[in-house]
Amino acid sequence: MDTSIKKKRVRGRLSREMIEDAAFNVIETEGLSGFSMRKLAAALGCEAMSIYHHFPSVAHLHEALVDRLVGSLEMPDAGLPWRQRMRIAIEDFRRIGRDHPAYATFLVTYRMNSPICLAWLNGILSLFRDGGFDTELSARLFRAVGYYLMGAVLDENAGYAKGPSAVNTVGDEQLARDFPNVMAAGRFFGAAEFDKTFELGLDMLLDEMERLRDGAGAGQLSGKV
Amino acid sequence: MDTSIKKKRVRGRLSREMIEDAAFNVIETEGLSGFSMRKLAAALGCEAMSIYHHFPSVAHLHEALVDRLVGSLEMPDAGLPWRQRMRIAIEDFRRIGRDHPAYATFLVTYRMNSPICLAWLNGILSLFRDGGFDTELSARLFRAVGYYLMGAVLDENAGYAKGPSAVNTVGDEQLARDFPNVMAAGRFFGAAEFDKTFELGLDMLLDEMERLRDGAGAGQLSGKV
DNA sequence: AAATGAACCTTACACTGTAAGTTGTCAAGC
DNA sequence: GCTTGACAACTTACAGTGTAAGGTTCATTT
Repeated sequence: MDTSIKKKRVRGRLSREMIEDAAFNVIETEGLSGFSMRKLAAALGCEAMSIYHHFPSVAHLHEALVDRLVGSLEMPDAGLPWRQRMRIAIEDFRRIGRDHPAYATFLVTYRMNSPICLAWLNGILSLFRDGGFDTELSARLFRAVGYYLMGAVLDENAGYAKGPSAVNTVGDEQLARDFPNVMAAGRFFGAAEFDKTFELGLDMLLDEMERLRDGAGAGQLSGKV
Repeated sequence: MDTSIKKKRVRGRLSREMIEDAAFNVIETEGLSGFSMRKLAAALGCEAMSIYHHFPSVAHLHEALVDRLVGSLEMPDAGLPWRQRMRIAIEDFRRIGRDHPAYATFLVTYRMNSPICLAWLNGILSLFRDGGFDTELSARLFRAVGYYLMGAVLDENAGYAKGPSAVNTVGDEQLARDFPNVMAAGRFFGAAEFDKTFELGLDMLLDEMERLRDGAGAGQLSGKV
């Protein structure tokens, strides 16, 4: 005799959106590596295989998650000054990383080939073009700035400040003795310093881009930091 | 009756170094996600659990791998001009990524807290100090340049040029129609363009650092690209 | 009322890292 | 030469993973 309480099976209870919501939740509570279809199912109150009716594989689910994050990005108002537009677009991406810290590693590792991601890339490249750069320089500057942005998102959400991932860690006294520069710099590596550090690097790149566009005008960075 | 051929069990046949070598091999041939203790054991001609005698867990093994890569880095000759020293140190790290492309994702994701990694970080921070920056600016510039470097290593080894990771990919005709900027820029995203793009961004950052140090001198980037 | 098909569940398989226990082999001491 | 002990490698087993295959239930359409 089956004494177990039968879960009421309701058709159409699940939806892609619900599953995505729950997936973000599980990822942020369990961590990216702690995420699994079974845990996701548990969070949804269903069986793992039920999810496969809505997403044919975890890869498809992940793509949907990335698409939702990237799809939420809007291009900055074209009426604003170029530097401000560029800054806003960059900070917007950085923000979706901060909003989903556990997912950030996946986000920056993901190769953006879906239509939604390509649309965003296309818009950003257009923004570079608006800066007055030709195709080649737009592409290279996009890449260079993108490197900086991706590295920052990675570090800010999964980096040094999140604690050690090493197995053989080093205590504070050894740190002070053997690695004094790391010890001293550590004060500026914490989460409270992310914004200021990011702004410094971003301003450096923005300054250089404006300089490149204006044909290497006089230095403009004096006394800024 | 056991008709299987008995593998000769030899004491001391395995060593940490052998295992690390094989691990790099398996990772580069099978990919980072295709790596497993069982495949590593198969490559070594032993059983999975034998590896645990030398490394208590995969985490320990990974730490050893990162340590070996980072530990192979030497600080550039202190007699060279500062800009050249910085460039060499950065390119050296970039090179270990290129030498182990499948491992690059792990490398940039790894939080460097082992003594060997801390020693390297300490040396790099010292290099920034040698540039004439105080503790705070050294720390922030180290981070900013590090962001750029990590993002580059990530893209160059696991990024767009490595093909789609998306499930819903976009064909060339749709790319040309709907995402013309991506299409046009794609020509500069290939592996053959990595060096030139990386140099552009690196020069931008180095220029800005020298400008910061020299108190915003005259522009020097004119006509460089 | 019967048929259809979507939505969900059950079971099963090959894979993972690794804890626990066993066996084979070599070196040292007698 | 024999015994002993330690160590290195192996065997087994378990809980976890993604997901293929097939079964069940139920709202909708006819």
